[in-house]
Amino acid sequence: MPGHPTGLPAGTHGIQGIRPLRRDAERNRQRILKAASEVFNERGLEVSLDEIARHAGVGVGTVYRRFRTKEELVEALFMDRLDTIAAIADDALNAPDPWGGLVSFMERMAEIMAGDLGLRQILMFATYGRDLVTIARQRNAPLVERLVERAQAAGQLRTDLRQTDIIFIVFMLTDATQLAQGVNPAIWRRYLTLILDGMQPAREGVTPLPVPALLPGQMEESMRQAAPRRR
Amino acid sequence: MPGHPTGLPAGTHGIQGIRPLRRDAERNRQRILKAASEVFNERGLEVSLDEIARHAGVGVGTVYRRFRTKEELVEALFMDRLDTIAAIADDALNAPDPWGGLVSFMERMAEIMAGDLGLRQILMFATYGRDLVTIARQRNAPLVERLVERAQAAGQLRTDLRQTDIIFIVFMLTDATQLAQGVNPAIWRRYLTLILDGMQPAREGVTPLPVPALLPGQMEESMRQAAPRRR
Amino acid sequence: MPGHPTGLPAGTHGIQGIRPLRRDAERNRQRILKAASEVFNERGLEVSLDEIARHAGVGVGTVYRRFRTKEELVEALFMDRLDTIAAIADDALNAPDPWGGLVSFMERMAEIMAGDLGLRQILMFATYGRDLVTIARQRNAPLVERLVERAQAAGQLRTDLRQTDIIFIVFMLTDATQLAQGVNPAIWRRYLTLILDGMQPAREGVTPLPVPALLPGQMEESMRQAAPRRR
Amino acid sequence: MPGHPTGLPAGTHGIQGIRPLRRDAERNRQRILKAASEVFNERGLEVSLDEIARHAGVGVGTVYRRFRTKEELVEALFMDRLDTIAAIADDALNAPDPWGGLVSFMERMAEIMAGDLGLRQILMFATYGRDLVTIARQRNAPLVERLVERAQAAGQLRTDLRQTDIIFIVFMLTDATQLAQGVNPAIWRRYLTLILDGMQPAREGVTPLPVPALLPGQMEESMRQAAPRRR
DNA sequence: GATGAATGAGTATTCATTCAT
DNA sequence: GATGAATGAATACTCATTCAT
Repeated sequence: MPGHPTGLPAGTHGIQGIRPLRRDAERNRQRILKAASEVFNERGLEVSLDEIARHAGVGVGTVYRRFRTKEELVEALFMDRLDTIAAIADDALNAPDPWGGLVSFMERMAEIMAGDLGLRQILMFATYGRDLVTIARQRNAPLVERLVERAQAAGQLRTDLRQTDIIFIVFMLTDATQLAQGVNPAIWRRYLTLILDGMQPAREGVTPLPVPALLPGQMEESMRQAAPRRR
Repeated sequence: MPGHPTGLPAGTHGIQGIRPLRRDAERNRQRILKAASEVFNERGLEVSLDEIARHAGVGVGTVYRRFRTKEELVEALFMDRLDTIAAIADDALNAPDPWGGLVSFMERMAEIMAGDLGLRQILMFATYGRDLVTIARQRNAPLVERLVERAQAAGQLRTDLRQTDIIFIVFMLTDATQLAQGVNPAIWRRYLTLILDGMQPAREGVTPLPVPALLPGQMEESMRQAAPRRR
Repeated sequence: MPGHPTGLPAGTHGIQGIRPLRRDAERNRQRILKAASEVFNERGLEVSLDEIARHAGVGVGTVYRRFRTKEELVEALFMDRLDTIAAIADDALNAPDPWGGLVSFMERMAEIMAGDLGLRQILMFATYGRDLVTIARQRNAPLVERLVERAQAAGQLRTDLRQTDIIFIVFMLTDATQLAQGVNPAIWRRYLTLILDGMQPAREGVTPLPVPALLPGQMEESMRQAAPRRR
Repeated sequence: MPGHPTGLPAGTHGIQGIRPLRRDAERNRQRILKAASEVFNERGLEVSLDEIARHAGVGVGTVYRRFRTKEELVEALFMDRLDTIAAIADDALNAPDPWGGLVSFMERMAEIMAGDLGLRQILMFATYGRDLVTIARQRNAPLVERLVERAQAAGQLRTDLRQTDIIFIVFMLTDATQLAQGVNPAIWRRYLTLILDGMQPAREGVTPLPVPALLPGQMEESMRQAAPRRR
């Protein structure tokens, strides 16, 4: 089934069990995920599960029946996105033009992250789901690496850029959006344009990049350090 | 008056009262600010005031005598930075080369923000100090505006960049750092390089910027919307 | 009907209804009782009914269909023991030697209580099943009374001991075990030996018992007072 | 100051800090300890701190200011008793008659434990304060050991009794009380009488004790095993 | 009848803020 | 003025019990 990388029906992969939930349970599970997504995206991961439950129109107990801890809920949400992200990378690798593929990857990534405070908090602060972010990284890093290499081989991308740079750039772009949410949610496109310009292969007058890129292993290490304690 | 851009004695501007504090009170105020700066920077704005008080070697009561709420303390800290920022902008305006001035502004801004988790939390999430960011903007916007205009007048900067873009770019750069803290704290320099490249005045093959820049007023408006509630 | 002292089919006496359950229902009832017994004995009465249900391989709903509340389940378990206890008393009464009968009653009682945390919690803390302990008393008191009188009539037991004392002594013995569980589960035998020695009929130098024994009615009254509230 | 073994003013030893509390704080500390003592004794250690706070007439926050966790509160209460217990053992060792000393130790121990459900729960279940119970044991065991040896040397106590037996016997006695609380709180005196009789040095017709006593080390080991999980 | 989903009051604990000393 | 004690609402999580499937 192209387009759904895990090949499993939604809501049944990852941490949750194997067999499908009862219809009513699945309905509530979806309501909770939807509510959590909305509330987290709008107000960040600090909102209480009581509030999420209220937003979903269920009792807290129900939330805890589906997700053993707050972390598990956050991770479930994140898993959903992971599939999307993997699909985006796949599509980009299948694009006929390497540069076009890379650009489309960055654009679509920025698009899904731009509106999503919760997702960015997970990725940047790793308050929850640290392990999952690591998994995500390991899953996607090779895909992005190939995107980069393909474009470099085609002479369309400066050779001193690395896979970790692409990730950072997407993060940077979507954080700008954070500030501009509700006024101009696509403001990141301005800066993507600037950056794409700077990503062109070396030509007259281009400054070499001053500090080395992060190695993939360093990225994980730094996440591990950065995560703040939770209550 | 070189060195003190606001023209007021330290610790007496902004929200705090008008007349100078007694000597010992002022000493405590400084100790608290120093402690708050250290602790916030390292562990973020979530740390409790009890902890800040302990770190400062005073009682919580004293903290509350100097700062009516946690928010006020956070804002006071931010005001301190504002002076620094204003000084940076002043220096940049006095640079002989307009482009050099602009670049130095961006670099020095990124430098002070890169290591400062607390400051970035204020600026990006506006959990506290929403009003102050507005004040900051109003105070610094004209300076940055002049930096931009000067560079454009000298033919050194694309004409479709605006003052708000400069601010966004600095934010973007330092958030990348967030992730890489402790591994490569100057990683932002890579991306500044790329971006500066893209900021060159229009030439063959440059893509026009796709969406309009934020107007200064829109920036304030968006902050007002974005701020999450606090406890 | 030898071996079943109440003269009723299993699982149908006491609080539960009068008519026998359907075969499968009865099977589930037994599975639940078995699971509850195991889990309570090992970990005390605090374990949740969810856990008991899981251990029994049924849903919680089924537990609640068979037992209206957690208390009722606990009580049913206790009733099961009551049959055993009644049988022990019967056997003791049929022993040829009155003293031997009494001693064997105390030993066998201590044996079944020693390993059973749940049962002791019921009897000592009466968190659950207060009424049942009353029932138990009423049922067994006359049997124990006869055991005592028989031994006293034979001149084998001091005359100032009463039926309630025998009960207390058994309780005392098995609580010592609580502490020594897993190291020396039969430690109570040491103290039973001491006590049996003191239970000999009056002879030179024996101290009279200082406070009156509890009357049977007082025992019930005191349980009623002692029981703590539950969730 | 004879009679206060630690030589520190009440409420200042152990886990709490060194310097005396402010007067109001100390007053509240005492109120909380008193309330906790009353409520725990009456209803066991399961009562919530909210309830204790209500009973003490303070907010929960105040309880948590004085005692960092529920466990710490329970332990503080227990520490108070420890002093008393040590004093009892001291007194008993100073008694002119070895047997009289031993008996008085057992009586006074039973007296303070008899009315105190909370204390017994700590000692028997070690739900909280397990480490403290170990400390208590280590502190008191040698004293009790000397009591036993003194009485045996004087030919007043059977030689197969050990220090751990004395402890067990006190526990046994006071658990009987649990059941009879409110009706006849001194019922344990009946059974102490019986047992003291059995503790006399060997004479005609005395049965040897059937299983070995616990070694001191085994007592600790078994406590460590027995402790139930807390929420 | 059986299942397990849903509920919400209850638990230990934290923290911004107020107030007595 | 400074101190730190007191407050209570809020948070993540549990569990006896009810109810839809």
